[in-house]
Amino acid sequence: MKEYRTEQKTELLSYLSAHADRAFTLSELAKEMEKHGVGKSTVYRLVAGLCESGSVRRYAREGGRGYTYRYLQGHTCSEHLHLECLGCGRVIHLGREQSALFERTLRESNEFALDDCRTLLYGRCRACQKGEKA
Amino acid sequence: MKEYRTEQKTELLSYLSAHADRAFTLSELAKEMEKHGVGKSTVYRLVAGLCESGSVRRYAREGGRGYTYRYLQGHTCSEHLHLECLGCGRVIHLGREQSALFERTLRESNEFALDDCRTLLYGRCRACQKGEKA
DNA sequence: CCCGAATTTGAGAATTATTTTCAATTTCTA
DNA sequence: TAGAAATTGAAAATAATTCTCAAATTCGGG
Repeated sequence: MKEYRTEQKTELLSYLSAHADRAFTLSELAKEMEKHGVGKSTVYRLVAGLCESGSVRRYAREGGRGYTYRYLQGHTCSEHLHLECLGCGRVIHLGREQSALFERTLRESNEFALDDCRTLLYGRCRACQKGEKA
Repeated sequence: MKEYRTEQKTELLSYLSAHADRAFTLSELAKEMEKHGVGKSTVYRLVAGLCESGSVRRYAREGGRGYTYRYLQGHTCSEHLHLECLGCGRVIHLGREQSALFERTLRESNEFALDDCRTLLYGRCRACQKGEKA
């Protein structure tokens, strides 16, 4: 099945690029994209595709319905781990060597092959550790 | 607000204990529990509570709707990381020292405070690496 | 440049998951 | 055992996601 390039795909990708690393909900995104002339069904369909291809990742959302998605700027994101701050939601891209170290450790001691793409490490960034001592 | 012990809570906990570490969907669980005389709303409510208290964790499900939940046998699960095999779904409890090592590394090099409870590492266990070379 | 086959879109309907509501039931303390 | 407080569950309400299919779009070849 050949793949056609369409106005809507371009529009969506451009929007995502402009908001890389930021979390979003499909319904939010759909609402937003409708202003740019892309229909709901299409947004859902396209994002599902991007999930498959790996440039968008889906995560469980803290409480409440629906999921959280993230567009991880194409490049080399499949080659390193990501940290997400539970405070501010920011994503930190972990260094390649460090990611590799984690991977190696798990492989050696647990015979477990870590999947960088599916894994997201949660915690708190420096700023948020200070702010919310709770 | 005081907490009452009820037949339904007991029933649910007992069921979860008997199926610890196994992933489930709320609708599945609800259906199952209905056979044990616990209503849907109650299941949803109770599991939400257990999520708050930390003994049940919620994760995004691979494709499709709904979430995946997991009851992590009370004990010391808050003190170590977990690995989930994308092949068989099994959960591996990582050693305490090893978890601590990861935590330390992230803290020292990224000033990031890892949250063991929220984090789940995805990958493939040994058996599944062999089986599905795909 | 235009045609036609293949792909893609989107409006709305259909599903499904989850939450809410509230009267009836149960728990527990005195 | 009475009564206040918490809990339950059936059904309704809400919300997220998927489906359907006719109309529109894409793109390669003539």
